Amino acid sequence: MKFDLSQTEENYLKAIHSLYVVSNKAVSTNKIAEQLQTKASSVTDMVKKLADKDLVDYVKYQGVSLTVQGKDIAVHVIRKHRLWEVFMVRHLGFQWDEVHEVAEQLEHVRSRKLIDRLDAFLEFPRYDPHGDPIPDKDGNFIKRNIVVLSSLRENERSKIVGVKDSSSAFLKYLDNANIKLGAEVEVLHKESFDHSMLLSIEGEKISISQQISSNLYVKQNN
Amino acid sequence: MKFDLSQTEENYLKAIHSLYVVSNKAVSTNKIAEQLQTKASSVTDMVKKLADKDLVDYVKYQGVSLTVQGKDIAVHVIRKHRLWEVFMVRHLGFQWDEVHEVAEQLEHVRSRKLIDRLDAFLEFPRYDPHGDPIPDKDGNFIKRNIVVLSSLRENERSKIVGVKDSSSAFLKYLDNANIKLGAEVEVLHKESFDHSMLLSIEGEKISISQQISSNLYVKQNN
DNA sequence: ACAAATTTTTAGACTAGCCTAAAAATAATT
DNA sequence: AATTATTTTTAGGCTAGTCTAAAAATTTGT
Repeated sequence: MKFDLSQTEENYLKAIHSLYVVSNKAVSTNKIAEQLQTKASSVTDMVKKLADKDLVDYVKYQGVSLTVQGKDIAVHVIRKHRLWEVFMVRHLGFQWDEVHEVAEQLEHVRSRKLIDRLDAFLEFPRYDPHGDPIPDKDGNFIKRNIVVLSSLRENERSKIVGVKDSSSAFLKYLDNANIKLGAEVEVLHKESFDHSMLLSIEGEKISISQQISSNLYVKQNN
Repeated sequence: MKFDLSQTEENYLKAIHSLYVVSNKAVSTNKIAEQLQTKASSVTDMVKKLADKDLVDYVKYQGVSLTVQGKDIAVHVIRKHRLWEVFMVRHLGFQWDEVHEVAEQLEHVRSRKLIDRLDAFLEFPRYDPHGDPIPDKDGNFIKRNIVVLSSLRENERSKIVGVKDSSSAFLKYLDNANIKLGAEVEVLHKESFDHSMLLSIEGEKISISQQISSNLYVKQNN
């Protein structure tokens, strides 16, 4: 069965997906409302509609999860979002902190052919400008063994591979602090008082707050 | 004053614009309804709303025309539509008959920067794949001296520069008949009975119905 | 010029998506 | 285990955009 979902419906599926992958359990109405900047009562309404369409499993008071079909759609929207981001940065000269909002619009353009051709035009990129993996046309993700930088212990070494928060403010902070995707990082010291970290990034020493270190994804060496 | 119009509102402005440029007088509710595949009563409602926003001039029972502001918006939407079409044909390998529907979606993506960068990426194209001129960032069109092929007289020569109907069916017909933009055409004979025309296109002889000749734009030689 | 045909507008109703306020269910605390 | 606090759902209402059916205005035809 082929659906034509509204942008709103797609946004709900995307939100449920992204909340599910971090908690790995049924997502609460409140969390969805928070994510989408709306009210829990609106979420209840929409979730019922999505359940009628077999895109989510929903048990009253027990939270929501995506069906296989719902997940397919969510992943496809994510694919579109990330491919457009690559296009904007690589070919239109956008900065990595400028692309998210526009991609939020472009991700809802419906044309299988368009997005598969765009994918080919970009030569099948595997990551977007924020280090997030791009699903292929069948919805397959690259599974990465990544952790947040804040979870590393002293003297451990790693490489920065992505950001959790894609807000313009955070990305600009990273630019200013000269923290780039791909940079090698060593944890020199962890401050137990405020959980700030002293790092060595590509030879340079820098101290970052937990707020920052918990929003940076890294891949540990070895 | 800056507006954020809905896609529906933008589509109404576009429809009014395109009907206005052919008739050069206030557009009737019925015509708009026909163009947008909706009902006249819906058009009345929307037109009132657009008038409240000073995007159209509207006098009950007397039709609608665009204000300067309304025209600016309509033209900007057309600009986006045509630039995306160029992108799809030039870089994504689409055929000219495949791009219209997708462009109908892309034209509503709101980002001044995106479209100006796309324009630059495409090296400021002046015409879209159907021969329609692309407004520049200030909304300036190239004004062309064009007429429909059906208006030519016997023995007159001209060049095909555009299509009036951008439907996939019509464009496929042209492809099959080997009628291309830029082709030189001579009217060999006009049949007064059914208004069909015998043409010589790039040396080849072909007969076309009035249905066809009235949907082809040409620029006369000299 | 005036009746008939057509076009346009109004009135009232529907759906999608959102809201607030109150009720119901679940979770936490003692 | 009972009370309190929190979360979730229900009930009812709002706006944007659409529709049908009926009323009003305009145009057409003789």
